[in-house]
Amino acid sequence: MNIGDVAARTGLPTKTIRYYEDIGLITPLRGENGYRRFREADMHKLGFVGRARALGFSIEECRDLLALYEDEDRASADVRQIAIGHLEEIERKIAALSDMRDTLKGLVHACAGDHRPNCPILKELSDGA
Amino acid sequence: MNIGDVAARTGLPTKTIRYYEDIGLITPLRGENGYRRFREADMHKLGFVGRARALGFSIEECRDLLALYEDEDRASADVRQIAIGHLEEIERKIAALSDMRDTLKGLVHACAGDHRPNCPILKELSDGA
DNA sequence: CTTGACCTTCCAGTCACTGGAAGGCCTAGC
DNA sequence: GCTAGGCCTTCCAGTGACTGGAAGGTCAAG
Repeated sequence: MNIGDVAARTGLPTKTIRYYEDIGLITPLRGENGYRRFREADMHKLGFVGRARALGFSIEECRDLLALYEDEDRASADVRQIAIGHLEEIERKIAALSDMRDTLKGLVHACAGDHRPNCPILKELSDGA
Repeated sequence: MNIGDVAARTGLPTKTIRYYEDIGLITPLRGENGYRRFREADMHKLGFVGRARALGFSIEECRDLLALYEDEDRASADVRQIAIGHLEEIERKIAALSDMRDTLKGLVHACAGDHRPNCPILKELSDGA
């Protein structure tokens, strides 16, 4: 299969697929014309990485997860540990964003939003009071 | 004031302050020795940007907010609009992260996390079922 | 006069792509 | 056989917002 078909089937852009080859996540074969030739196993890996990325795992985490997937002697504890670490990272991000949201909401609420210059949002940014 | 003092007072790294000059957020004076010389107004701008960044505003949004701050004839509606746009962006991010968190939590919960290879996390990434 | 803490510029790297240019390949229709 | 256009290839550069590091100038204390 050529890269265009793989892109259509996995939903990943061709650019991204080439990038994943560059960084060694996949190693498709090459035809005589130099075109990449993808096997089912390549497709499967791409799907795996796509789903892991959609869950927010970093590329390096994806690499580790793939390695564990292919290791028949893995301990599920190792997989779980990666997931827990990522989960904690997500919780931290949500907490930080929630703080921003709350502050912003208060400021937006306090701002008249009319033609006059007076603005509590700018005041807060200016003072930090 | 030299950059080191400004860094200590604003809490911003010197690297970041130089970067903000590079991209035109501030324009400190220069002494005869070539050192940057920061006025109170520069400090104030840096504080402003630092707080805006802490609320998650992008550099370009910070630039716009600064411009509005310095425009005596601004309409607070313009400031409010930037804040609302940013607020919506934050809400979107929180929603996306919350989805990831929920899915991940379910998977982590379902995974035994022991020495055995069987793992619902890997299964989900593999199947996408 | 030296030491060490400051300051300067410039270049490269981060992360995960994304865009674009320049050129080769392949298939369909004439 | 020829052309059109739709694939494919590589390589280089840019994104955002810094961050690290090297090479070198400046300044104050001892």
